[in-house]
Amino acid sequence: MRKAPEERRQEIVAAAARIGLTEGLERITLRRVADDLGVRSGLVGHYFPTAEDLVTEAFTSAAAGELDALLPETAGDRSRGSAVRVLQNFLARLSGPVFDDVSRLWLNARHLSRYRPVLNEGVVRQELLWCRRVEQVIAAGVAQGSFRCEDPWEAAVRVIAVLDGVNSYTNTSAQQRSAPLIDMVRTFTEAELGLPRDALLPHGPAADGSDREPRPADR
Amino acid sequence: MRKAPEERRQEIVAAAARIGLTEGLERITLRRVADDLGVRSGLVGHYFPTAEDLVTEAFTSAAAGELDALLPETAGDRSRGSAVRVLQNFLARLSGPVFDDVSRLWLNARHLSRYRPVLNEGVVRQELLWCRRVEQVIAAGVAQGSFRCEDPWEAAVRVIAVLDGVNSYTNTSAQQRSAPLIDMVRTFTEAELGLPRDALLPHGPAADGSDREPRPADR
DNA sequence: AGGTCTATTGAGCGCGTGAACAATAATTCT
DNA sequence: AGAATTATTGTTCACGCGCTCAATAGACCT
Repeated sequence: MRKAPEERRQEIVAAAARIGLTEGLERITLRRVADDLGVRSGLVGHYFPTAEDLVTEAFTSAAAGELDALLPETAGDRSRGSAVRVLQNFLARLSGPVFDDVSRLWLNARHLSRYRPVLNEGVVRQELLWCRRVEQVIAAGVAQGSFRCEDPWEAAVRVIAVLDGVNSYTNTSAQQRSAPLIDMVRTFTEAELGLPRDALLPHGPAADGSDREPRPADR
Repeated sequence: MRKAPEERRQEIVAAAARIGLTEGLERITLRRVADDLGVRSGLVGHYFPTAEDLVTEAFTSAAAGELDALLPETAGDRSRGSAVRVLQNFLARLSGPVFDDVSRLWLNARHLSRYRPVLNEGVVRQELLWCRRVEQVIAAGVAQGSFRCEDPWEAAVRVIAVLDGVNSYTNTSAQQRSAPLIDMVRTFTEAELGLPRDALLPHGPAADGSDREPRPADR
């Protein structure tokens, strides 16, 4: 039962992140995490003297992990493939229902940040990290001659803003809005980067535009 | 001290709405509202046997009141002025810091809806109401020949989505994103409605395009 | 083997919450 | 005027929360 401090700590954060991602950050309590791990709540309190620190670390772990899955750190590196393909994959993954939990998590974290300054700091850091990662991909695409874009940073911020807007309704009226919003992030990104329509469709045209796949227009 | 039931009920909802708008919906508790009104918590519980109903009604009151202030019900009526002017005023009011509380409220409500089914229903109703109100203005503008737009409903949903996206960061990194986002809602709306650049600037060009006011381009 | 360190326990405190309910006082009806 | 109604009070309950802390027990070192 007794484990090395570092291992136990990671175990606690992992359990907390799982709870935060699937059930909400306010469900991360000392007792709840302890129960999931089969230990006493006092132990969790031993590793995280203030609960807010645990919540913050749990969110950071979940958000950073998801970003790495969506846009690996080396995604901007041109040796890993064209920026167009990277964005295609990125946008494709956003549509899946698995991303709903992530949307909920961001909504959760952004609201909870209103009351929790430590969490607030962590959320801001992750928000900027996500934008910066997208910015790198856009900058790489501009360098490759695939995108036309004055300011990659501003484009990235705007694309993420549309993404967050579309995902605002996961808990509420997502169903009623699906038709107008289903392709909005991709369409907006294409316009922002000076790309032809449907250029960012998954498995659509690559940088050379060779394998174009027809699709009905959505607007 | 003793008041007519209807009056007392409205008083309670008004107090709860004020708390929800300024301090957050989870600060609406029986005791808190009772304290603000100088009564006992049992009384509030008498009017709202379950607290969730009070929170829901408080949110509904605040959201509906704000919508009426932003886009009066008759805004779509062409007798009240051009749709262009109505949208100009609407967009102008969104920029003010007074709207920050409203953004926070929406964020709050959308997250809390994850756990509270009754609130969820109320939030969905308000979300659709806001979209429908914008849709009416757009439809009026199309009828006036001011806008070019295939589907007013879809356009409204998309405009509101961008609005919600931009306002997602009021609690967190709003400061760091201000530059790329400051005019994004207006710019997107102009594009969505087939309007020339800056056509929706406050006190900008009316439908006839007579009183155009120069402004530096923002993109 | 004995001693030291510390991960882990177990129990408890104070707080704020939603909810319940009998008692009370003001209003209204007959 | 008297009775019925009900708005309002005052109190209490059980719950889950973060947090504290002395006691325990497992691991490592000499």
